Amino acid sequence: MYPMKTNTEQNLAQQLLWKVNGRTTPARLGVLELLLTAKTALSHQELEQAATQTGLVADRVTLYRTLDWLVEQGIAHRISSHDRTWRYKAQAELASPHAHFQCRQCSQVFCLENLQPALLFKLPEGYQLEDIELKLQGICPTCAPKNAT
Amino acid sequence: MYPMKTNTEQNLAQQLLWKVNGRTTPARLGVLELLLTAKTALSHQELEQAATQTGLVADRVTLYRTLDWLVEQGIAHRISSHDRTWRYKAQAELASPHAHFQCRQCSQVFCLENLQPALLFKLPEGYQLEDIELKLQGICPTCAPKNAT
DNA sequence: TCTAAAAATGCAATTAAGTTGCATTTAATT
DNA sequence: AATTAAATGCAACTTAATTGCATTTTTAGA
Repeated sequence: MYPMKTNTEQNLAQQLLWKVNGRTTPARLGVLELLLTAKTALSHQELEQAATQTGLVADRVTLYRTLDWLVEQGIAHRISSHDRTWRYKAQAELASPHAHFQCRQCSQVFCLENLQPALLFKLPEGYQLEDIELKLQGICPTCAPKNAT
Repeated sequence: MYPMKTNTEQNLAQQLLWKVNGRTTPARLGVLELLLTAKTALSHQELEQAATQTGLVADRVTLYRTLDWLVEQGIAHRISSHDRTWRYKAQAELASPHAHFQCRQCSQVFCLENLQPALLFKLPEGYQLEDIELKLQGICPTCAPKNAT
């Protein structure tokens, strides 16, 4: 058994909550842990399934509010999926901006943390830039081979 | 009176429909004309209001289907708004990729046609890129002065 | 020009994401 | 342990978007 990783992630979640002076609740700890360990960004549905099965959250609304709060605090970030829902992810370091890749086939969203949208363009006069959202779309490595047959 | 511009836009709409071998219907012509003349990308709501008032479309569903079709044909393009709805816009030349700017305050979406997301990064192994979505967020020129007081 | 077939439209009903208000419970502080 | 502000649970609601089907319209061919 390797409970080590789980413990680490849990500690990390706890540390992040402390860092933003947020109350430690089972819902927040659990959801944040899910967002930290997941390989891809998770949809509300996926999170709900995971969180209600394990008894972390009893209600959809709580999950919505927890996620909103995590994003607000800068602990998690959310990406707009092409099916007009959101997907959520968290990293060890507090949300540094990076690009995302969404697969047209499986709809998974991958964080491309090495791909930081650089400011190599000039905005027209008068626009005040606050945030950049760079989303790439195509086929992910898992789906690509299947197509090639 | 200058009906000239309207005529031009109408002709352009018709020409675009022909170009993709699409049937010419009042709904398509009218909606496309709206999307061509608008300064910013239009929400479904804004379009619905405009299109039903002028009698172009009698039903929301038709508008949904018309917009889907226009996007499918590459005549119009849609941008995901931060309120998890879509906004639509059309250009004279068939949808060349460009960046968008959405104002945090008024929610308007502007097409930055001169700002083409260049491929100056390298995707991780295995990802097949098909589309780039570059969305900037902040305050637009119209809203900026109001804040400054 | 008239007609047939395919495509587009309108209408009613439904799905699904997300929100709001309020009563109850819980985490942190004393 | 008691207090209090914040978080949770529950029920009801809002709104965007979709589906199925009957009707109408466009287009192409006789």
